[in-house]
Amino acid sequence: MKPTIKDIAARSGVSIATVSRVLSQKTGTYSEKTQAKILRIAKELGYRKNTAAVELVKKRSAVIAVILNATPTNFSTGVIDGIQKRASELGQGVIILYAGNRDAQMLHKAIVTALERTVSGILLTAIEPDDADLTLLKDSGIPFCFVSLYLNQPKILSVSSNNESITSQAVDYLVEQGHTAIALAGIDGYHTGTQRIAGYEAGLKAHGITTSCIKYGDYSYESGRKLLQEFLPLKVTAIITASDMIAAGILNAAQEVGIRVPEDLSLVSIDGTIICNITTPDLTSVTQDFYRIGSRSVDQVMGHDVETFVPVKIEKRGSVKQLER
Amino acid sequence: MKPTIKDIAARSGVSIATVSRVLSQKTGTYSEKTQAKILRIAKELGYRKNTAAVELVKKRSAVIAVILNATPTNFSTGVIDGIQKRASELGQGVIILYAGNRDAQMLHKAIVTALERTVSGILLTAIEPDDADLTLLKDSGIPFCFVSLYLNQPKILSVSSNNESITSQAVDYLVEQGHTAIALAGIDGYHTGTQRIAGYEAGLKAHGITTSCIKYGDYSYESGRKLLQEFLPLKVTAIITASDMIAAGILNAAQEVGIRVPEDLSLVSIDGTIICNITTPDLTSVTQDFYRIGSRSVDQVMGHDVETFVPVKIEKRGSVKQLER
DNA sequence: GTACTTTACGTAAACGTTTACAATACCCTA
DNA sequence: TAGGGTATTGTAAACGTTTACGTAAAGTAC
Repeated sequence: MKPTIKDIAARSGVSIATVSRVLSQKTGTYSEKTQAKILRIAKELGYRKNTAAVELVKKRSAVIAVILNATPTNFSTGVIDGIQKRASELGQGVIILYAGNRDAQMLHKAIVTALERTVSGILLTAIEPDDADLTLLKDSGIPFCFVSLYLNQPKILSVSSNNESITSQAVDYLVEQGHTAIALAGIDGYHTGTQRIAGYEAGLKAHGITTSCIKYGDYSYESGRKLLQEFLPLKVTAIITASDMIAAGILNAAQEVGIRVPEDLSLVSIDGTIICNITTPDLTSVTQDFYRIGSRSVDQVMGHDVETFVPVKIEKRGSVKQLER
Repeated sequence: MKPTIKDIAARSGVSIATVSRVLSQKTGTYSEKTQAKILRIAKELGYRKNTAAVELVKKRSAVIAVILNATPTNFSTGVIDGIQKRASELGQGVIILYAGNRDAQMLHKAIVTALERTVSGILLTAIEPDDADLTLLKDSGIPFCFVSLYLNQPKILSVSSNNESITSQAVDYLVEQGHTAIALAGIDGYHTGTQRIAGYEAGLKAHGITTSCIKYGDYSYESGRKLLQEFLPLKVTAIITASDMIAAGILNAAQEVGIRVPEDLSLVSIDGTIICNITTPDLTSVTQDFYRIGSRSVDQVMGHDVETFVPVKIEKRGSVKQLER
């Protein structure tokens, strides 16, 4: 049988209260001598705290729940690293709940699990809940924060890159390089996609460009490959892609049909993960600071007031050609 | 205040025992009428079960803990998908504990967290614990299983590919294609690496090849790039790489110095993730079935006796050249 | 010595469930 | 009607902690 504080108390001749105080380090309430004795006996017995009992009496667990989508893009390790790091600085554990791929049922289950565990905060990364789940979260009294998704609703916490800024910066850069026939590819039809479209169109407008070209997709490599087909009859000179994976798909499919990047087609991808280095040529990207997004989201959900938008930067690699005017 | 079964009991005029029975679906112990009433009231009150209380009295939580390394390789989504799917079939929740990158302290913390939560099983993916942690696990009485790592110790559960088979198959294939100067690159110095070396050397020996060439690394893209430098003075015609990322690194660094793949150098990578499609040329790989590794590991840890080794297969893509003899 | 303060510890209630056991209600049969 | 069974519900203990409150012991000051 697993030893409890009762066993330790019996063995050391003190009450369970004292054992508890020592074990949970309520310093100043016990003598060094008893501390030493209890710690020794606890070790001897191989004692482990029962988290369930602790959480039951404390009514809140020192744990942040991260609900994660199985996105075909791979930004998540950066985000998680950031979350993990900051959470452990704040004395919080982290549990990750997996919500499949836009699977409403799994998502709901994950949210309920988090609520039933009365975690101290919920982080939803790249997740768009339906209204029912959103009210569920709101009514729970547990703070939650969207990560890498900006809902643009009052009083809803969120940490992400500024999607409008991402695409408008990409447009600015491409225009600077002489491009005017610029497409946006692989975007989703939800909040993120909508915001990126807004930034894209604002960017074009600012430069007096009137023709836009938008293709939807799902952030995956395969999606990128398919999208290239749609671009074949079009005469764009540059494409901004919704993810590195989309860019990689377009790039490879293009090369297969003899379109050279960047000579015949320029590509600016959004994300800036290691994928950008793996392709040939390397992908110029609007790079997001996923680590910082993760760490700031922990601050948000723990009630520290920090920035909602984390800055992005353009990293020039090899997939954009400077056009002569 | 969050409602409890007590509140429901009070409102519906039954005892908490009955409420509990309805809510935990002890079918046959309550009437349909009370069930309906209790369910309705529970919904009205926005009741949520308190997991801590449940776990406390049940002494075991219906949760599998997955302890995860931040490997520079990206096989984990496949593994996790498999784990998640199978776990939910078996009515188990999944929590993921992140152990950083070969960070003994974080790993220890993760293991302790899992034990303190008295989970029903612990899955260690791509993790090699030190002796202290291993005894900790053994003494805990909680079943644990290594995933994607084979320790080759009696009575230790494990699900992985057969590392010896991976490299020997790779050697077989390369020899078949006419190669005899075959290197192994990016391997680690621990169990996985050792096993792959064994398979590699056995493979060479089986074909009467006496010269071997082994370079160590850490599975990352950068590590692959560095490794290429070491191969420059050597005259190997083919390299088996420890991961797709290593292969990508070697490939790109090679192309930068004018070595063409596969014309001048053939590459067989281990893993077979999407990375193999992203590089130019595509990487021929020994592909692991990560999804199945994940799902089988759940079976293992839940006490079902399943295979330890999950088969791999060679997928021929574009990075191996057939040599004339 | 008393009176007071501080330190260290003990007692017992509380957290929200589950479940063994006991009790009641109901139905059926003879 | 009694007797027996079954279906449904209630009572109360248990799970392993934390912590408010009380108390004993030890120290301090006069």
